[in-house]
Amino acid sequence: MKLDESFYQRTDVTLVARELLGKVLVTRINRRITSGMIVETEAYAHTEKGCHAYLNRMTPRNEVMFRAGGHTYVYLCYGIHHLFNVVTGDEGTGDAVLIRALQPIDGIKHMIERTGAAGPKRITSGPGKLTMAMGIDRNLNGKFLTGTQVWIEERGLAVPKNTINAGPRIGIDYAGADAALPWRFTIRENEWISR
DNA sequence: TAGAGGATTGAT
DNA sequence: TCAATCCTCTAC
Repeated sequence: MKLDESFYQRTDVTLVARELLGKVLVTRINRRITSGMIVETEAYAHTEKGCHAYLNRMTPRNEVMFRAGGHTYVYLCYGIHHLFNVVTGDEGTGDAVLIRALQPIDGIKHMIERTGAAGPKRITSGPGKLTMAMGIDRNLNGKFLTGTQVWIEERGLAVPKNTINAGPRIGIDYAGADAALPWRFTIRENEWISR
């Protein structure tokens, strides 16, 4: 069953990031369904330097971060990789959760075809890789997660609290002290998380 | 309008 | 450790 807007529109972005673990991200693109369980996330709040919306800075790129929770925020990183985020909080907030890794479930055949990988192993174990496998690009930027192209489901996959690890986020050294915030969440010992 | 740099990845 | 690769933002 699809998560509705009330799940995303809570004020604590780190809580949403934690609770997204074990949920299932689904895309339906050109009639092809692919899905995977979320096993790694990172929280980004407008109050800290790692976030594109720090100091409420709004640009054409991050404009959708300020929309109501439940929108998607997809952007191109390093000119090569699309990164997929879920906007959280009320309209005007500027918080989001980066989806960093999935455990493939449905449409693995399509994922292999899209990525040119030899097999499913580590095919979605990183933020740039999972978007390629799921067929996500900037055409999906600004979509709402209750729509028909991309959404997140609750499938009753249990993730006990004591199996969740929290640590510093990846690749944001420029954020100074905020880079040390333990806002990266992973399912412990899951083989599908990023390096 | 030019220049610098990035929420990554895979090969060396 | 380093290059690929191009869009975005800032400064002039």
